[in-house]
Amino acid sequence: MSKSSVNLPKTSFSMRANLPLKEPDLIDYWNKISLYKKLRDNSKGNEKFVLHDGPPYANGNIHMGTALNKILKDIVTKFHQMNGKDSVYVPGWDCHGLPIEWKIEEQYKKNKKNKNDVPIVEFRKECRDFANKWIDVHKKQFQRLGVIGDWKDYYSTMSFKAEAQIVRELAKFLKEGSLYKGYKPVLWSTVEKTALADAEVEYMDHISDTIYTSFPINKTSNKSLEGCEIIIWTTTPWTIPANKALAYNKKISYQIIKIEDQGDFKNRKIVIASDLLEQVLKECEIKKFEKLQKISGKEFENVVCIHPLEKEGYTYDIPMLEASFVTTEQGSGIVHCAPSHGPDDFNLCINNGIQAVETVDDDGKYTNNILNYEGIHVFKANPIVIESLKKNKRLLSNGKLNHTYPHSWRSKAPLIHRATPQWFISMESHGLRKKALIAIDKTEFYPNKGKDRLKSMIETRPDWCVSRQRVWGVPLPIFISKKDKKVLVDKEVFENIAKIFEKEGSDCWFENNKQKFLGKKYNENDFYQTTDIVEVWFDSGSTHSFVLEQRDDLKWPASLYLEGSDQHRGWFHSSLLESCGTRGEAPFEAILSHGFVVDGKGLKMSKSLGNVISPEEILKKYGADILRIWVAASNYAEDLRIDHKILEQHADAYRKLRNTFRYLLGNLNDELKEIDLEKIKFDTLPELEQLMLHKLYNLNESFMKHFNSYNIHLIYKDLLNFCTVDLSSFYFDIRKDTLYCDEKNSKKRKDCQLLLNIILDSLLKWFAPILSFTTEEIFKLVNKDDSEKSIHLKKFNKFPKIWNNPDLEQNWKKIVDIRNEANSSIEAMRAEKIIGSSLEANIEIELDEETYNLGKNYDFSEICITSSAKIVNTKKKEISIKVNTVKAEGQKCPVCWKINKNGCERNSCSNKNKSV
RNA sequence: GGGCCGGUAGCUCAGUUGGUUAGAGCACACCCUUGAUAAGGGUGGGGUCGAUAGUUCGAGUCUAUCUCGGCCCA
Repeated sequence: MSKSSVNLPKTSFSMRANLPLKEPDLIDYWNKISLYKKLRDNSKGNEKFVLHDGPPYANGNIHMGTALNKILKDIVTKFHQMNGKDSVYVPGWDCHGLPIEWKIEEQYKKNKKNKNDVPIVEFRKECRDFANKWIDVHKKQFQRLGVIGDWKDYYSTMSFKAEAQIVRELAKFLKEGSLYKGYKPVLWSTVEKTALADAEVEYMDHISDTIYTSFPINKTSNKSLEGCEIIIWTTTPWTIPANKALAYNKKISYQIIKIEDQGDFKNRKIVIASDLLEQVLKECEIKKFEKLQKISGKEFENVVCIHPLEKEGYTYDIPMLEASFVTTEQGSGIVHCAPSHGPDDFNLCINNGIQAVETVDDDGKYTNNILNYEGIHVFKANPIVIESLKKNKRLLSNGKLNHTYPHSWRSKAPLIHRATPQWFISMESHGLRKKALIAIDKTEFYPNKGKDRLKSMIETRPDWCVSRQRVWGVPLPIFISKKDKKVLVDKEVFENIAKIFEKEGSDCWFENNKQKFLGKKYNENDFYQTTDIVEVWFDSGSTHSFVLEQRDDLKWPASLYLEGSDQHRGWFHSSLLESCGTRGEAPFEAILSHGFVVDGKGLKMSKSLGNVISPEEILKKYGADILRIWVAASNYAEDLRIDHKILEQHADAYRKLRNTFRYLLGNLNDELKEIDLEKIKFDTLPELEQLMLHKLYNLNESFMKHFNSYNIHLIYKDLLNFCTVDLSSFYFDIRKDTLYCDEKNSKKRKDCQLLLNIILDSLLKWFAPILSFTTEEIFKLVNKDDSEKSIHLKKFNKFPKIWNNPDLEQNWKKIVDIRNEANSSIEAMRAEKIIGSSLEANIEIELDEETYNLGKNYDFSEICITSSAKIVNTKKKEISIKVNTVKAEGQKCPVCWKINKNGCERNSCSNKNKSV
């Protein structure tokens, strides 16, 4: 029998995908037809959906985390676009900041160039070029992932427009008065007279003076603590004059003892953590003592102490504060706090309303804020402090300790934590914290847990330090009056600076031309100009102001911010604060946060573990669509695992999907028609086709439900299951007989092809946001004439309500039960080698009364793909399905391969001719 | 060290207010097919739900502790 008498599938859609080779061509195609512009033109006037891009740092190749983020953004953007919105995506980059400065400095070192010999303006230009170079690299890498966006007109935080707007934003805080000058400790070298960044610090051995000193309790509601003294231990005695508080841990238990040895402390009661008592007794050589009460750390709440140098004029209160950083690893279990000389101290104090002040100057000498010590260098102060404590009978013991200590990598000199002048945005002065918390309540979070995470951070965070003593960033537009040391707050000057930046960029701030910025109203000789730059989180926190607000194609607030969960501390956080401070509201309506990429075992990727996998590697081996499937299939609410095994699994799923498309295309001979779904004559279709329409309708319902809650992995799961369960092993398998063997233009075959057409069209659209390349490949194949089209310009189908048919589904559940029963029965015969193909079987189905009355309307030889099927009514009341299989006898029809004693109607000459 | 989040089959994921024998797809094994063919179909095996203790008539689900992992902070 010639194959030409059956209608076998025919398609030019290859089974093998060859994605790494094919995908770049599709990217060229999208560029050629200006897809992004077409999308905008096509959806003009539609409601806008704006996913505002959190700018990645323009430095280094992209990694899996960036790839995940961009693909997720692209999937979400495309969903909204196909759902009828004007879904605009403008990518952006974060450009200022320390990492780029370092890269340039590194290059200097290589070339034996000294940074200090290079004018700041020139240095900044090199930073700018460096960032630009990486923006170009990123752009290519992101596009390779299939991301559609405004790649021509992207935004960057270093554009002149951005730099000018950042100045305007800062000016709003300055005008309001919430941006104030304060002090904050940084690691400082008194030799180089400069602050050092973490990477410039070397930890080396150092011998420090150590002291145990006492702070007498002044106010307490606990009787046993009355008359006691708190003992603290420190390796920096010179910070005692700067002490403002004591820190304890409420989880630690403490012991009161009475010292009975001869000496200054005879008959005095001291408090030490129970776990450290033995060690302190030893180091302080306390031999005779009496153990008094044990108390819990909780008892220190609201306790106030006296400064050990009280008699020398240090008469202020020393409150005791609760802090989790206090441990019993060393010392006494209570830590002395000098907010100007330690980050822990600083944070604890500022959270309790104790501001740091300038205690030490650039050279390392005490300022006039430190009584009796002004002008003394801190490195020479230890013996003086120790002597003073001794004189005041507050020194329990002193000694030396060899430990690792931070040093400058250049001078190798020991560093100190020193409070330096910094600029802060107050969380309280103008109600910023309150505004931000209200804004969080009005924001939708996906997943919901992000809300509490951001909220708890805003609730507890200290004032926002926005200044940095660096050069690659937007200058703080601050002039300070030489006369009264006040900040110059003048709308005209701020706007003048912004205008100049808009024209020339902010580099000119460092050109030593104060008058240019001050204008005619002020004299440059009356002011200091700050050289601080604004920290980069303020830059990126302001993107909403120079991107969302200023572009006509966007809107404020954004519909969605979508970033990794670390951005609760980062971009979500800074954008919220910046916007609430300047506009009283969040710049976003919703926040979607995703987890981190980890390896197959759930461990983070690291070079040392050797479990790093790069996007480049995946693109080369599998292609972007496989990576996109990985994104779509993973639950981003938690960490996302990836390794080659997982990718291989998704590649398998891809092959299944590709073959589903191939079957559809083959049986439609690569023709896809535009069909008005409302006009389909539903009632005239066979029940199986009606059932498939019902399934499409319901799949769409769940698709929309999951889409509205951004549960993309559930969408993907539903789609994949539909393809494998409902199509491949059910509908496609059953309808092969009709498609291949029925007369070419028979109604039944045409009806089936109508369904295939609808299914193909629906699947292409549903999958387009995920399988952006493959769906486009198919779309181009079925739209050969129109070279200007793209699947991404399409909208999702709307399915007629009439397709929803739960009764039909109920009936078919029972039909499928019978089919499953038949399959088991056939399998038993197959195992006994009596039959092979199911077409070698004749089946007899015994059904109870009720099931029989339903089943008698169906042809089970068609549904179960057997040569014949007979159903028998057992007249039973309870549900029962039994299938008996016997080997079919007779001749195999060369057309439909069914076996029949009397020959097959499909093998008649007349029919044969019709089929051709 | 602190805060938050998580651990369900080899993998990716479901699992309602606690309620039958914990589900799906993939992978795997075996069989069939050779007209979706580097495809397709069928059948089947596989889980002490991270561990322990508790609350309860009943726990994957609630509570506590521990453990492993992730993010943030220190």
